[in-house]
Amino acid sequence: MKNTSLFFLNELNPAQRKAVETTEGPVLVLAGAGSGKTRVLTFRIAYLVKEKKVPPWEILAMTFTNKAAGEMRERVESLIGVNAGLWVGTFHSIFSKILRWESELFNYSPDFVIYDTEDQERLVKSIMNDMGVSIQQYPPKMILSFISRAKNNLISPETYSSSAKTVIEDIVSRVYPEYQNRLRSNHAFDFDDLITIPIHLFDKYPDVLKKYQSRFRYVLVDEYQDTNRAQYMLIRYLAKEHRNICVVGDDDQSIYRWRGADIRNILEFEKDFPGAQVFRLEQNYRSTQNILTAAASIVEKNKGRKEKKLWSNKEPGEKLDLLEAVDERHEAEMVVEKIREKVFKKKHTFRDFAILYRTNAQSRVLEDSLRGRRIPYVIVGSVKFYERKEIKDLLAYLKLITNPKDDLSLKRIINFPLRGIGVTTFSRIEKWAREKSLNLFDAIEKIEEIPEIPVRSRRAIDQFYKLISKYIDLKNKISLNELVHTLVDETKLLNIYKEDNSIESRRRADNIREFLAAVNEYASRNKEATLSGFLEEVSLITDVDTWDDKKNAVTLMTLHSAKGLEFPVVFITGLEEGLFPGYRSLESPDALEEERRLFYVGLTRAREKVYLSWSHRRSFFNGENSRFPSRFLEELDSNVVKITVFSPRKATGQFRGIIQHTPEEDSFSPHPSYESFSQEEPILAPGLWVMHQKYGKGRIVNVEGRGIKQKVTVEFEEGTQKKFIAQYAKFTILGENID
DNA sequence: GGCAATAGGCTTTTT
DNA sequence: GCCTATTGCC
Repeated sequence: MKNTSLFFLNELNPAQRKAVETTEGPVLVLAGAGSGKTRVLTFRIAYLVKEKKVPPWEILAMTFTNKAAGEMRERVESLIGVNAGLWVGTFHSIFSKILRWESELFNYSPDFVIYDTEDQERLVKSIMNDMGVSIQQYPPKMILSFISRAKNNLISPETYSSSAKTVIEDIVSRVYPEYQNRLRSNHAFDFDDLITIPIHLFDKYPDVLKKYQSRFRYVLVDEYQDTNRAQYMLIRYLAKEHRNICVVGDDDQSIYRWRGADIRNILEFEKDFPGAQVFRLEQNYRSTQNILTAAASIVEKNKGRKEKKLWSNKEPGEKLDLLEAVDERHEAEMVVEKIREKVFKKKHTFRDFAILYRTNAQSRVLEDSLRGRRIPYVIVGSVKFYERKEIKDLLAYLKLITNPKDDLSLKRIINFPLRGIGVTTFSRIEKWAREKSLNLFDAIEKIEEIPEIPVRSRRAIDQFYKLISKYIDLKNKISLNELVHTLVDETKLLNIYKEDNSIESRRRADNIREFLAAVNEYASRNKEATLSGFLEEVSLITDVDTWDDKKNAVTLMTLHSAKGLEFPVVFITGLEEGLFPGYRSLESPDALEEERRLFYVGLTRAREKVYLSWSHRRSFFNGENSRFPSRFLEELDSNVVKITVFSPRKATGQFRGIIQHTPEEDSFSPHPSYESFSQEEPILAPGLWVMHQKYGKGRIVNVEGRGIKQKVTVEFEEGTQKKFIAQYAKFTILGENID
């Protein structure tokens, strides 16, 4: 040990230590799940500062979530001392700061606002309306996803229009430029801009790029497998000069391909950065052997991954339990029962459990069961706090006050709370503003000049203008806290919900109070709290960030949100074909591989125990249907899974539809446990009589395909033939002969 | 312009 | 089945 202050190096294994000590040149750390990735990152930063005497402000570390950034900062600071001036944050928060400093270069106010997905959709919608494009025929969401994809691939509006081929691309090519124009005139950025605008900036101003290149001599990127093309470009730019780039990731945990994450970034790192050193962290410190075996048996099925073998010197531990439920209520009850059991035995406390699911919609039933048993729980995600209507209304006021050019926010609140400014009046203002190329706020200042506005409305608009102006003036004179509180009082944003006594209104009032508390908290945390600083934080926050892991409660969240976390006991629910893997991925091998990685991520969150569950029936918004167990259950190494025998709570209700286990086309042998099932369940074959909910009695005349894609043709008594997808068809099997 | 009734979308994952 | 946005009526 050269230096006593570097005691922490002794806590590392040889591979980790190499990854920490190789500070110069490009480094790729392939860090398997639970292999001490965060530890390597934090120690590496500490090592740079303590041993290599690198000033902390020359180190840039980028993470995926604010929570990860916060934890990293905390851990590094405990090693090297607080307030060191480190650059740690998400891509979006780091570059939004940089954009604020450089805002002059692109004629933006440093107080620009950030639009979230809902804002983006509103904007696209209003553009389409103005252009006379049918939003029924072309959902704004879809148009937006095209625009977003283009942006992330760094395709400009001009380039886009020259390559547009299909009808939809043609529409996008017209909407996209106008969308960018309006963002610009509103002094707003969307999430994609926070990454792509810096790239354009660096392209255009080499000296600006130079400035940041020399400022950030060491660049570290966490969760590298989830970076997209644009983020990759940004990293490349920053690292071009000094080449001290260290990326840490695990291709097996890449689960954001759908959002543009480009797995090539990790698979081709060595090609992109010649001379890169690669370190593999393969010792897992988190999970028991059985959990690792199970996880490996899943991810092994994927092609196109970097070969690696996770190992652990932990004991085998318990096998995974597979719970089989009649319906989703039953599934939830089984999960809750397991938790009660474990807590009762005093082996665990509530915070040791995580219940994971593929889609947020699955949380409801679980919540009901937990509430029913008085088990404390916290739910991450679902209806996001900062996306609630009442919060977004209040935010729109605050956004307009920081940035009066934000037309979208103005539009949202000009008549909320109701002040008698209707659509007709508003569209007249809009039209006039467009003719004069003014922002709406500047237009309503001159409300007297706008024709055809009734006196009543004129007065209301004038009052609204004065209200906002007053707060624009106040924002630098009084504290953030005072500002927001006074605003909420004056606009009655809280009172309108207080007056009404419905559950809904009470919830909204509570949310606004919670928001006020958040402002308070922000103000006490930041000495120089500003409105735009607060808004930025709010815009870039995610629900995992606000998740309180200290609270003694069971955690519910999606598999995606669980990435990077760990729990002693993990439940993975809804393991059914069409749900997990999701129905949208069934057709595409690539998407299926991503689902498999998602399952892998879920499994490797657990330290000691994993419960898997699936249900024979599940209701969706359009009714109820029968389910097949997920193919992932078949793929699991059966030596490490224990089956909890199917035990209906009460007398088994009649199954509608078909319950049958058919192995997929490939020749995997069915999991032994299902055999008991397949014997019970009738196999569909021509000649069988069925009773359909809607069409009555009929006879199967043809069966095509197998498994979940199976289609059945049925001839009904009136002689009509109908073709069904077996898994969704609502009929019961009557048998071969009926009397 | 305001309100109640109705239609229509949603259930993949999020910075 | 739930939530929001739109529509139609006052």
